[in-house]
Amino acid sequence: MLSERRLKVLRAIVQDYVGTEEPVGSKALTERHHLGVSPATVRNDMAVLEEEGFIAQPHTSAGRIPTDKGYRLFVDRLAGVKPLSAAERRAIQNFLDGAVDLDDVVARTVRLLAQLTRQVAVVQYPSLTRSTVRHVELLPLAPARVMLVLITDTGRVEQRMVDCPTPVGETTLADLRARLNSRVVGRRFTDVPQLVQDLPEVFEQDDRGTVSTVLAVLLETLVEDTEERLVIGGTANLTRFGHDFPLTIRPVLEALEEQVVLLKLLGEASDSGMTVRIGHENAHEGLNSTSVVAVGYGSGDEAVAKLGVVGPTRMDYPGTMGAVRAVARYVGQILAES
Amino acid sequence: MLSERRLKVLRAIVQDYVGTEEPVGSKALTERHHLGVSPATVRNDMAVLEEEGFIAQPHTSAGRIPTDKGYRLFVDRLAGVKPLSAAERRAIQNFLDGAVDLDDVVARTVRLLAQLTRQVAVVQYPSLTRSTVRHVELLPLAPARVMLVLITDTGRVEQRMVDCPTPVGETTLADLRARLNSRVVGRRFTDVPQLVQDLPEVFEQDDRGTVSTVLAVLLETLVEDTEERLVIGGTANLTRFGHDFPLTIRPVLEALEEQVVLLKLLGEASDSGMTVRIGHENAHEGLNSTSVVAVGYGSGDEAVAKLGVVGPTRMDYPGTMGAVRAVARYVGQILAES
DNA sequence: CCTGGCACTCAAAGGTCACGAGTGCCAAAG
DNA sequence: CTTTGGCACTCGTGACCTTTGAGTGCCAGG
Repeated sequence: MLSERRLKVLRAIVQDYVGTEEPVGSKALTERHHLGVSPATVRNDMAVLEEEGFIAQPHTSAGRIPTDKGYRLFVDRLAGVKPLSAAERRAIQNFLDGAVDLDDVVARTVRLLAQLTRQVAVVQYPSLTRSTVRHVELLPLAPARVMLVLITDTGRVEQRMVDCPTPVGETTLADLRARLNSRVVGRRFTDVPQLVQDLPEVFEQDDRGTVSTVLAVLLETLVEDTEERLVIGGTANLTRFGHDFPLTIRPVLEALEEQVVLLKLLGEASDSGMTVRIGHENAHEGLNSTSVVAVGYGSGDEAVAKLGVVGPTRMDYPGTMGAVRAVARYVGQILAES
Repeated sequence: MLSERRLKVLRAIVQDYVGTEEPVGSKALTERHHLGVSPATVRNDMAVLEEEGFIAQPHTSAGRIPTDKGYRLFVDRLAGVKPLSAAERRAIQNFLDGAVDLDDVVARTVRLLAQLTRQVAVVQYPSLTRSTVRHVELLPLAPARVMLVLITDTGRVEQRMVDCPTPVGETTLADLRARLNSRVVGRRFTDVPQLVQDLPEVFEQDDRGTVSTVLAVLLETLVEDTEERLVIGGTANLTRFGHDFPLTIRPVLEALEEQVVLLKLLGEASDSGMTVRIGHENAHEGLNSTSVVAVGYGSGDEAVAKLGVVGPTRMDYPGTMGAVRAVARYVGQILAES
């Protein structure tokens, strides 16, 4: 167990390092933070902190920098979440209130987050799994070809082409549409399969093949579309990382382009609270020197998707966490209203 | 007018510089390209080329590098478009054939283009202005609320919420839907306004307000949606730019995030042929040290959108142009088939 | 007009050196 | 047992110098 003062020292080191981006030594520490002790004492404390793995020196006779473990402790026990200033809150509201549709909300959110945190922002589209069906539409395009349109309560629209085994009449189609909607509108995606299970039996023998096909495509759409899209922004902020560029930035850019990686990254974040993954805690190699701050957001009480930022491990955690949380809340409000 | 040999020298300089990324001198030139003259002669030619502004030296007593003007001449008169290898063609086909819908086609195209050229790829979604209406759907959501769904021949779906001035009955809506579709299906977006102009008059007095509202939203969607989305990829390739990183890469990343800038950039490209904009020819400042190779693509004979790549002015123009053209053609084919 | 020769330039690479921030350790004081 | 001042030591950083060599411009002769 670390003494009170040693924790203070660690906190001071993290804060200074985040601010200056340079290894911090014992003397500078005692000067800038009024711990009431001498540099020598701090040196002893730092030796202990290093032994425990919370800080490290880039080379002998240089200052110390926090390790991943050090940041972890800082985030868990030493730092709070910094609330935003009034001006920042207003900025968020102004920025998001102008959004006209879901795409716009997401686009604005990602820009806002990037600006606010001066880091790379990642926003996941609201997931479909937890949303409900607002309407299903069936449009005849050719005798044996139907377009299926699915509209969700989050305002998203998905369409699929269905090739039917037999030609299908307008009336049959209208009938199917009506029955389908009466059963599934307002229901959750996850409930739909059960609700439509016996639907083919209601129809004439001739049309059952078609009905089954349509249903199959619908269910497939529901499942498949859980594969969420996401939007990233603020990549230009990567240039602030450090001076040892190409090596640092490259793998990050590559990771950011692989949606799968990012989705997994966000997915790992806990559903409710804010999650901070620091350095090597990130599974993906390219992100080993970055931290990810993510949080779920949603229209109601349940989170339907995640958003967050990716930045250097040496980031302003309290500020970043504050911004991420605030943005998530506002977006949630906006989604609830629409 | 430059002599034949001087053009040869310029071409050699461009090729060498693109290959080595280092200023090229007279001696190296005579060795690697069998021009049948001595270094001294080449030096004289280079002096002339420099005077004319086609090449420059970074500092006295260094080799020459091409200027924007030099690249321009190279592209216009000295370089052809390098056709792709059979393997590359096969790769394109394999890659694009697996696409399942429009989003997927675009996503795959951008990845493909980035891989092929090892540069940043930009793909614009097929524009709606030139496409035709496949279907218009009207869905009652609440007594005075209708959802309008527009489906285009490119497979794109747009939806809008319509708040009607008065409650609207199912039958009226069905009637409107039928009349609307019979008039506009298969027609071009640009023709739609005329075609529906007199539609309100067909309806009862009570419903005219609603009909007008719906039509207004429809027309708005048609116009507004000319504001095309675009997708970019391969930003990690920016790290290959040079060693003087942050300065070069930052403004480019910023420019890439501003969709407006990019749209204008692509928009400037001529409609039919391939366009190459070199360095300062690009209006946007951040792109002053990059070149943009863009070309229109489309399902039929008409181009419906553009795609291209952004890379350093020092790029392999023939290869890049070949790749861009080939990809555009294949994408066009795919769109035509679906 | 082409060529070989020659003196000149200048960025890049390597080497040396002094500086100083920062450390670890120790012995004495609290 | 903790804190403190003192002190020798380490080592990266930056300033300054020299060397090297690719590349140039110019000129006189073919």
